[in-house]
Amino acid sequence: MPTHNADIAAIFTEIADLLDLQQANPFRIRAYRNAARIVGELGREVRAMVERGEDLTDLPGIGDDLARKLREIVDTGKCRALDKLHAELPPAITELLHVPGLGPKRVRMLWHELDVQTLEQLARAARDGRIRDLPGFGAKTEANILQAVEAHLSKVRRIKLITAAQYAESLVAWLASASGVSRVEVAGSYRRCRETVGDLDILVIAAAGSSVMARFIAYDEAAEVLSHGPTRASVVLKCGLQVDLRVVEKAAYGAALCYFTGSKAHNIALRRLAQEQGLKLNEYGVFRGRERIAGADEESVYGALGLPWIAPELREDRGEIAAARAGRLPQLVQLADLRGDLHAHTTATDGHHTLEEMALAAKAQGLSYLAITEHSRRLAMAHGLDPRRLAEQCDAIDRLNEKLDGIMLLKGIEVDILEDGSLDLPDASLARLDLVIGAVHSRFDLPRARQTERILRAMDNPCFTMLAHPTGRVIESRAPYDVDMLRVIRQARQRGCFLELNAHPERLDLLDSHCMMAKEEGVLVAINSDAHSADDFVHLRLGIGQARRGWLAAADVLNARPLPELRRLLAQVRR
DNA sequence: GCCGTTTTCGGCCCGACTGTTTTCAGTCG
Repeated sequence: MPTHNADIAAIFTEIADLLDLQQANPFRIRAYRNAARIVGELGREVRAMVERGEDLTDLPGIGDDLARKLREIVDTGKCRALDKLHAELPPAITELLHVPGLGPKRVRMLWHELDVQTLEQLARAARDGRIRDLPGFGAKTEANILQAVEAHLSKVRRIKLITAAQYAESLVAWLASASGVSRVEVAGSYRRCRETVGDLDILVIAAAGSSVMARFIAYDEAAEVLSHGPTRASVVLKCGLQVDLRVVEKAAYGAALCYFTGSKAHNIALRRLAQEQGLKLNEYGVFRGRERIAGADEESVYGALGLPWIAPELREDRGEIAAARAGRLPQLVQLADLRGDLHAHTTATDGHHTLEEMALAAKAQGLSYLAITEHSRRLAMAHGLDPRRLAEQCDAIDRLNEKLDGIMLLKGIEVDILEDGSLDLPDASLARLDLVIGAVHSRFDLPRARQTERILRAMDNPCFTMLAHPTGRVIESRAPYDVDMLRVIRQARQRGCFLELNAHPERLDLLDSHCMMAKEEGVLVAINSDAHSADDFVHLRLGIGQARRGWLAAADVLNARPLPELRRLLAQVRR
């Protein structure tokens, strides 16, 4: 059973939880949590790094001890430190820590005083009224625990960014109409453009006496008010999404926005930086002694710490602060940089609009070229094209291009990569096209080595131009297939071909960490809508967010190039 | 357990809200 980064991260998180219950040194606990995050978000497999003999202490937050544990986990699939903790603590007790309202102290108390070790035992103890008499607990806490443990069993997971946007936009409009409100902004992971969000964090500037807080907890969609004070409140919407509101004065807005945008790790790093300079950073500003020296906007906050402003998408404590200090922040790609879109479907297969409708919609979106890339015949469900129908579509595109103005259609295909790595259409058909996008749509379950070989072989085809949705994952519903992305990216560099960042809200594939890897290896990424209807070009915005999270600049993006240069690059791929 | 243009030891982010208290611990973000 090969060990993946997610497995390692889970082991470190469990160690941290168990140490928490033992009331170990909080900084030691943090070191494990930090390492879990670093490994979990790493683009490369730790296993591969171990096999190559790379120095794991080069990773941030990994020292000699954790490097040794990483090697142990990769080599044996186990971690003796964790086994030791398991021998000392009840097996399922960490699940109690995940009940909202319960932290290590309370779980410890419940365990020692009532022998509560599982969620079921916790619920029973609460129903029996045994919890209220514990020191530090009470009837209210007992009721909250019971409610939390019952809700916990049906807890909503993180939701997709595009879904969160729908809830966020109506809530923002509702709050903006409260008296005394001059600004409303969604912060948190939403603002950082994470592909999923766990809750919404909303920041408001309001005058004293504003009705915004009352309006917030009276929101139609709010099912439950978790807490509310004068400056912050939390509610749970009917859909299960938690929303946190923070109200601040204008002079603190930038500091509060920074604080509320996170990530937590980024905030901690910033505050440490402030501390080193004899300053204090909190959500009200940057302070020297009692004097506030910055806080009204984010630029002033970063500036006071000697840094240029850092884009929210970069704020993950993945080197952005060091890059900012060194003046090496990337000039991140923006939506306006995109000149075209290289992946779209029409009614010829599973799309909903015709060639012309798609072309005009792309033009209306400000694009100057659009590649039509239908599915190939293997994808029968989508009415994939065979050589004859592909040739007919090429003719239709040629005819349409003669009358189109301000938008150029390119001839392409999203050809299936078959299980053996061959392509689903003959080379003779592919040779006529401007670009050939290869995609895996079957056998997601192949073992890593075979999946990787399959894709590498497909890329070897002289007609191959670009790998579509490279990991195949569907957010929160289908895990990525197991593939050695570093090898794929290096093969792309050697071949001179490209990777897609599929901007469909369900996909957002490349992952951000793979974007970083592609950039590092010098492989251009195409941010494509995979539009199946004329409305889908708006999804490019999500792809831009993901690309920015992956540190991509316009220069790293294939379809930020004007058409003549794009044509030159596409021609170069052909051998 | 990590880390170092002050340090290889002694630091390690900061504040709001709740509930149980009677001044604060625990939890959360």
